[in-house]
Amino acid sequence: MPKYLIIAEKPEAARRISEALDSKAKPKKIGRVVPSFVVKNGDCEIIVTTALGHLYELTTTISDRTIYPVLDYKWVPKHTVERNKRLEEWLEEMGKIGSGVDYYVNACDYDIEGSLIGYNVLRFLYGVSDYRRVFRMKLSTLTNREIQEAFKRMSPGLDLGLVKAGETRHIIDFLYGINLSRALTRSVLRFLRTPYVLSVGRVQTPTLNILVEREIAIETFIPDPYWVLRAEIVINGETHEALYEVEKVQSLSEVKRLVEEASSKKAFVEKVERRFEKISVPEPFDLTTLQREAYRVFGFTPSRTLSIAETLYLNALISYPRTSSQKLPPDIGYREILEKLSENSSYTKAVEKILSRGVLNPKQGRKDDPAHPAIYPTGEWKEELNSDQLKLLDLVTKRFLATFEEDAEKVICRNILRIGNVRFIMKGSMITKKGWLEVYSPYYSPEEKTIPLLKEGDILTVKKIIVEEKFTNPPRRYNPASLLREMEKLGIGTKATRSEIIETLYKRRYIIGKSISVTELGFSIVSTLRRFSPKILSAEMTRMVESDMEKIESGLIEEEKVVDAAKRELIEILREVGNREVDVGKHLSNSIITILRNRNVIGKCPVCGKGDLKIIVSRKTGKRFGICTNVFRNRCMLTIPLPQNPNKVYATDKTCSSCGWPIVKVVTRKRPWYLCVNPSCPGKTNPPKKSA
DNA sequence: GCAAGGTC
Repeated sequence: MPKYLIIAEKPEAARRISEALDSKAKPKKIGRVVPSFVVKNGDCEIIVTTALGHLYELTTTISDRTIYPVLDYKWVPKHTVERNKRLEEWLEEMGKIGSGVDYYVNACDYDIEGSLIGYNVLRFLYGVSDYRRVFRMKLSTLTNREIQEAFKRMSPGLDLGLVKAGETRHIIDFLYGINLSRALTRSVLRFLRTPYVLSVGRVQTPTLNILVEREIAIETFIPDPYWVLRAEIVINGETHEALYEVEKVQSLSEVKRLVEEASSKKAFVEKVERRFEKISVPEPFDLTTLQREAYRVFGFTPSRTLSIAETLYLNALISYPRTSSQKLPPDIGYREILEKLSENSSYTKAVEKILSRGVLNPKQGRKDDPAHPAIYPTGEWKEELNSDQLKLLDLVTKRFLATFEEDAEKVICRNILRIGNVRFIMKGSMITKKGWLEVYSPYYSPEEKTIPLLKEGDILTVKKIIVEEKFTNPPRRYNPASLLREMEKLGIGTKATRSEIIETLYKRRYIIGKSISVTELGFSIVSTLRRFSPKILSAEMTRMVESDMEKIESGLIEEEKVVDAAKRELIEILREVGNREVDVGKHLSNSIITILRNRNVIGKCPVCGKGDLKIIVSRKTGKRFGICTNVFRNRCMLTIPLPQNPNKVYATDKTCSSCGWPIVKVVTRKRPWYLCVNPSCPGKTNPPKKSA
């Protein structure tokens, strides 16, 4: 009886695979830390075990983080790098579970990383060198039927092309990231009392550069004036507005001419137009779309959305969230999910309506993912969900229901008026068919505007013509959600890592604020790299790595060649930076000193308006309080009490909605809360308790 | 206390 070991990428996959392959759908669970299963399937015995994402990672023997170049690297168990007891036990038990089998099956996600995760387990944990004992199973939706088919049709050997491509990607990112980070970090050492960690990477640095370019576009923006013309029209005793047919008038002389030509007191209704427009059913959620929508609807940051979605997934309430697919294949079992959802009274009516139409044909989006379908609810329900989880689950559920619905429709009405020689337009719109908007409520409701019903040939009274001067606006700053979208557009980062990378930029203090601004340090990092390694600033590096990976995958170029070329280039860059170390260090450390100085600034002083309100700790008493920097110059008097240790107080970019004073974040042993620093704030319904 | 990529 041949014995197989199937290796999944994650516990959920191992569970699904073992249930699908067991003839009685009751696999026997083994393993204390690693969810693993013994499966009976015909005349073979199968053990299903699982990795936990990457179990191995690259490291270097040069552990001092101020020494470079680092050109040596090797794969080591992940737990040896970050001292993770759980991963250590995981690897140990996984090794035992897989000993003594005849065949190994890599059933990790069918993509580059999945191929590499399985490969590393095979070579490092099980010491497999004979690829005749190895198979690759190709899975995407993890439904019973698909898993059974994939097991029958698994291919012999491994997808070594994908593996090598993946390994090269890891090496290139590692070498560039570690070396450039160390070079910059080292340069500032001699100028600072305590070390400050700087980082550079193939994804984070181009992302920072996007923000710098936007910042420059905003700073150099010159507003242009333009004029808007409106006519106030009296209809049945009520005043209504019509806009000049050209939205923006570019010159003042043109405005004067128009006003003269429109000097008549009568408006003729020249035409009444009615046009119907479809509002299409939205695509199913992939992770990025979900993150964007949750930001729009709830104000959740992308990383918060991912972490909530993760919890929902681990509670089996939604499908796998780290997907870039917008497709809902029939395999997931539409009807069963819908029927389960209908048990929840909030969705009963919507489901009944969908089922009553007979055919279940959800909208499919454009984007795809080799390893997962779009995000959908499983139909399960749990009592103990917090409000964030409830919100996100409701959003995912309603989006899923919406994809089975019909397009909505609106009518756009335009009353075209002529005043003298000039045409003005009164525009309104109304939803005429709710379609999917009904189940997706309250998450999307297009604006509606009613206008009076007129007939062609009607004559109306003009009350007056209003001219308003306006100015063009600079480009908007990015927020975490729009930045995420831009990264996706440029193809940098992956669905699972983009939000983390944005967090890294905040953590390093390269950027600040919800409406993102680049700090002086962020600018300095970019200008330094522009001098020494412009390639890492652009998305071009990602494209090059990708094209090299494709060549490696199809055997057009060898892994070693790509790595050697990268090393040579890197050595050159590092030599240049090394030669200019003092120069570079001075530039960067100046920005760091500014950041450290501003770190305790909680906002502008609300009393004198000139100084900064700062958190300081008294040398004498050890007490924490807030003080305006102008107090030291005898130009202000403001000092304010703040919570004391063991609580911590951090600056935020928020201000109080009732008094406009700065708001600080207070981190207690229990949970963080936000405090307006104004001791006599009128909005304070619950004054904070005095801490001991 | 360094990257980006998996996953809890």
